[in-house]
Amino acid sequence: MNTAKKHSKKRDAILQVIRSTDCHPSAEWIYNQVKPIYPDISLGTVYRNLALFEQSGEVVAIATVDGQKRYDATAATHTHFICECCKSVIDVETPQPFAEMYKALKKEHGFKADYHSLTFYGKCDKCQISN
Amino acid sequence: MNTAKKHSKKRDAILQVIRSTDCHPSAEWIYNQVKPIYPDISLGTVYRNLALFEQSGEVVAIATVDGQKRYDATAATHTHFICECCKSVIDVETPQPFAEMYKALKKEHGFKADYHSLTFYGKCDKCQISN
DNA sequence: CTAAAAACAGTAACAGTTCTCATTATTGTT
DNA sequence: AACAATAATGAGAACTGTTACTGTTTTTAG
Repeated sequence: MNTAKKHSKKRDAILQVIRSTDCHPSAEWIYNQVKPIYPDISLGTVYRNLALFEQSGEVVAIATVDGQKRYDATAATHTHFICECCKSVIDVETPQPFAEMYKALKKEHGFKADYHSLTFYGKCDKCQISN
Repeated sequence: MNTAKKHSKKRDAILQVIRSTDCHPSAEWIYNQVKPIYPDISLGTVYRNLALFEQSGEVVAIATVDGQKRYDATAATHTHFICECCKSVIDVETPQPFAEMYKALKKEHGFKADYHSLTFYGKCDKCQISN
């Protein structure tokens, strides 16, 4: 009777692509990866499913680089390094006590923070050499 | 002989608007503020000067909210709270030792980070009440 | 096998931003 | 004060990432 989510091969492929890379891809990048498998896939399908994944929390939008949203399928919030030269988005570890900051935000401002995003910007190792 | 930057009243007004607010405005918001002062200003001028300010470092793009870039004229890197409900971007203080993270990025990955961005997402005090 | 509707391809529409070009404002020089 | 030279601008076209629409295909339950 009510809207039941149906299974879809293309949706699976899209999620598979996002999960099997650590490059934090854009919609277009994902589209180009799925295309060889399903040559008739539409870019709209990628966007539509990305929206669904975002809603369900399976995928999260971590940054906008050069006007393009970049996605990540990793569950835990973590830190990123964005190279302003080659535009790559790279995972990095941060052993930091953010829990205290969440408490402070609530206590001092009354803000209820659900998650956070920490991103460093600069030049990655490769771009420092080549430029 | 070479390209000398000329003075411009409208550029001044744009920077003034960004400096005199703490709402981390979008290009359109800035445009609407400058319009009463210079009714013939063009949105293109705002974008053009924002690009110049970004280059010179006088203004920094701190986030993209609902597809719109948001700007900030504050020199020092600081932390923001973005309310996902009313889309407001609010400054918050974070007494955190990020200097160590910069060192670790260089040591462990070879990344030369120039600056960082820490943003918390959630519901601000007002939106918690009204929703 | 059939029928209801979710998912889709293809494409048009949309929004934020950038680009183009003719005009205006600024600046150094007479 | 008038004069180039050229930086800055307004208006609007063009571009780009994303979303919406429509008719068709695929999935799924009975």
